[in-house]
Amino acid sequence: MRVLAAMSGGVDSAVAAALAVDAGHDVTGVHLALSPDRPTLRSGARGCCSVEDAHDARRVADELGIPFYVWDLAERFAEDVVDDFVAEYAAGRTPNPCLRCNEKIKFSAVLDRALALGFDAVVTGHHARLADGELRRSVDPAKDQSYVLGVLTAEQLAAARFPLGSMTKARVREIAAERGFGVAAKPDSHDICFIPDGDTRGFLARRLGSQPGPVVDAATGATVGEHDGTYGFTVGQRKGLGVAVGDQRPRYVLGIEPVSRTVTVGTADLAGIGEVRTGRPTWTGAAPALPLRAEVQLRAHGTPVACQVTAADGGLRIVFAETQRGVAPGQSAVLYDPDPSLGDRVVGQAAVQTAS
RNA sequence: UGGGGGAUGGGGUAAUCGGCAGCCCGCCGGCCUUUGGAGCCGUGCAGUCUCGGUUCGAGUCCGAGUCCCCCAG
Repeated sequence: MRVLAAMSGGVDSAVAAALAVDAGHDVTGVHLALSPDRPTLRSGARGCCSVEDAHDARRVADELGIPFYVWDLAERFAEDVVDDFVAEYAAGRTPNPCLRCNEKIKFSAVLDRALALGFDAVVTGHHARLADGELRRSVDPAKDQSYVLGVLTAEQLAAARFPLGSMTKARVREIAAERGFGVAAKPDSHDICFIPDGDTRGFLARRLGSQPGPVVDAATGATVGEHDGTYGFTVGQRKGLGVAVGDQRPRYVLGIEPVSRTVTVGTADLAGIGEVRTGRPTWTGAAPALPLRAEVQLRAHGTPVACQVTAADGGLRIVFAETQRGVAPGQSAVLYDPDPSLGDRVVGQAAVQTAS
């Protein structure tokens, strides 16, 4: 089988590519250049798109003796991921760019191009299991990345391969070390790759400018502070509100209204929600019959919660068994069918629209 | 310059009858993390307006001063 190995320059994708070679496939490595300012050499190992990451990927490909290419997808990435990220924040939502990147870049632009070039599948270093077309959690619960793959459809999954899902991260590093890969001890990537300094608010401020507005306390309706732009906030946020209500209780962001530029905050007892309404869902396989009992995960490393899923207005209504906090519109609710033996199966995903 | 109220870390506030100055924000440090200035941890940083008095002991009581606020001009 001819497979294309997406190689970020990190340990995971290096080992995934190696395992594909071991499995006897005809493997070609490709590194995605996603950063618009790629000449900027970043020190440190954060991110996935610096020049040194590309070099790391190439070095591994050379050691594996496989062809290696760099695909410049910076323009697609800027439009489909970065611009979308900014637009979502401008609209008062909190996007998940990693999910978006998987949906639009890795398993669309890259996958389409790979198939057009005659490849049979794309291999990545994601920690998730994929067997018989079913997407499941990794055996390593701490490193499971099935959440960020929840947007994928059956069609996309049919051409994807995740060789790492059946092993722990520790084992991945062992394999890398055994093979003498220089990236064996490279730190895990984290944060948003196109905001290397981690200053999301500053990044958005440069794109959206100053848009001052009031911070309102939900209980009293009183304006308790001002802000420079609703894009600097996310529902559930506690830190950085710049408000001092004076009753010695912490405040959390309850809502963001971009038109009036109002950020509403309230006490912990008001921050809990029992259900969400979502946009149109995507399914990893055949659409399940509704209503559905399932587990839902609201963030990349969140604890799954039992829930009841019903259809509502073209989207879903997901009612939680336990109150949740910090669920922002724009975030993905990923549904799982619990399965302790084979790993929880990812059923599908939908973007949160409203919470109550 | 009539009367009343108040001064507590960088900001906002609490402290019973006088008895270890606490909380929220902020900052710093750490943890977690392919989304979020999400979350978690810290014996971390930092304060009783000034002077004097009472007392074993004062943020608290007494006197004076300084500054601020409110009502009445």
